[in-house]
Amino acid sequence: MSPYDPSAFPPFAVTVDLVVLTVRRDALCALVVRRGEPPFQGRWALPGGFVRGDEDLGAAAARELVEETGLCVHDPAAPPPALGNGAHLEQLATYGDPDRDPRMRVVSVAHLALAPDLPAPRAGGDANSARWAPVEDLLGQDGGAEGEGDQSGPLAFDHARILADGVERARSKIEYSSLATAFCPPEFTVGELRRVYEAVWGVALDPRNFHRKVTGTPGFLVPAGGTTTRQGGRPAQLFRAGGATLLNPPMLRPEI
Amino acid sequence: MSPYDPSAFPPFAVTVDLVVLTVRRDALCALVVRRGEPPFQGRWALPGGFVRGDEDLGAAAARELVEETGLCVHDPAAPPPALGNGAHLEQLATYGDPDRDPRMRVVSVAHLALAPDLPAPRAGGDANSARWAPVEDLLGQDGGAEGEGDQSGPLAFDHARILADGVERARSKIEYSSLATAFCPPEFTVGELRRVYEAVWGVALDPRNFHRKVTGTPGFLVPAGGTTTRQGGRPAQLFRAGGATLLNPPMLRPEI
DNA sequence: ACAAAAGTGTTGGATTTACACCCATGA
DNA sequence: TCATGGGTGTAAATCCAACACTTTTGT
Repeated sequence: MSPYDPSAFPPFAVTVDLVVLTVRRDALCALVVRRGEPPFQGRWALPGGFVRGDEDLGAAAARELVEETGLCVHDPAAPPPALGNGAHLEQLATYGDPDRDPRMRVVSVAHLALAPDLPAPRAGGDANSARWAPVEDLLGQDGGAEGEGDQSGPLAFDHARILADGVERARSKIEYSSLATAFCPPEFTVGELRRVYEAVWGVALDPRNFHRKVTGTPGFLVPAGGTTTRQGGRPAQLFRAGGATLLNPPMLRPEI
Repeated sequence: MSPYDPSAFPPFAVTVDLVVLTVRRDALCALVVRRGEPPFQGRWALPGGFVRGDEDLGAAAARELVEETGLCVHDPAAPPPALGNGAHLEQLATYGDPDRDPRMRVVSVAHLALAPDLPAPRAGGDANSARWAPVEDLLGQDGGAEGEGDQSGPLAFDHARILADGVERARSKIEYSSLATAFCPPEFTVGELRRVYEAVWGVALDPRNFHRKVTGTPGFLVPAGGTTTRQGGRPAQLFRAGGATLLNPPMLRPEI
């Protein structure tokens, strides 16, 4: 058969699923929504939805992100690093196991979004509730969601794997790119940025060496002018994300 | 509308496209096939085809790879690093611009394969010919394919962008992983591995420091026992790829 | 003997780490 | 005054680039 015979290809549904990460109370958290209908009714899932007939994949992801969080992406069509106070959004990977959705053949193009700490998420679409959950709770050895009075079980579909892939991507990307600033408000201190690294990597970093490193990496941070004492202690300089997207030299994640 | 109403989603065709890279005559080359039918008839394109109705994405990519090159992937379902003399295959990215195929809405899940230098490619499927072309020629500033008496123009569809993404991925992944060995035969010398790095990065590396670095990185190479003089000069030890997939410390790509 | 490629040794400079120490604020 | 986080200085350990030099083959 000719591979381009229009009658010869099986039809697929194509969706986008979102791994939206933020740092709240020194923990890496992901946005999850509760499913209101079968399958997996009552279980937590990643936000997502169908790609429309005339819509690009990145545009569909940006649309879902706005619907779920109100977050704007600065330029959905532009290359990855969206700067400023909008979220960062990039394609993560595509999941297409024939059995991943029991109803039909669905291929999901997962996207990764990094956002600063937000007010409460707003539920939308078919979800009857939404919340930020620590990824540690969602990805426990036995599939997560236990231990806080939440009996809803592990994430729906193959979303635990998608979330794990997104978390791993975020962990490695903040090593060699300036993406960690996407977790910060428009103006932030070196200490706040350090706490982002510590939360995402789950390690403790030396504040003195971190400060030297991050202020010495060209293009990573630019002084915003003021200071703040919102963390207590001596006032800290405020910075904004600089123009650099690739860090040279990279931040070094401690071994083990 | 409910996003899960089965009648509410638009149908898509889903394909896999392959960026198959190898190193031939000290140049990074990609496998391209000539299109036998419109659109883009007569132009070079990446190999690829439709995903079958009951087939996983990785399985479809592995199937196309065998059809086009005869290369086997050691375990299509296993995580990325396939060792030994088979090819490495991993998902690259998904391309779904509504206008990328003039006939219908096609979402293509591109995969990246790295292979050792092979005999002549064998044409298959709808391609009436196939060849290895230096990526430099395929990705010239004006879209490539000129300069060697080939008037077929730039790559079909958005394949130039897919190829560029695949090359960029390969260039960065050999930095921090042992993937460069996927370009080598089962047994190879340090010099042959160095020429892989030089071809992929397009730089010259110091043979002495490279040797020390690569033999000193734990798990990268294991001695295979023999020696060879196939490169001339003093006999060189033969090595096999070691078990390590992540290199620590990474190989350093020279700046600019 | 010579060319060519494989390896080893050494050295100076850069980077990283660990930690002593000082600074500026709120309570 | 003390606790708290912000920031600088410095010395030891480590890593890396550059290159002199030796080894082992083919011609």
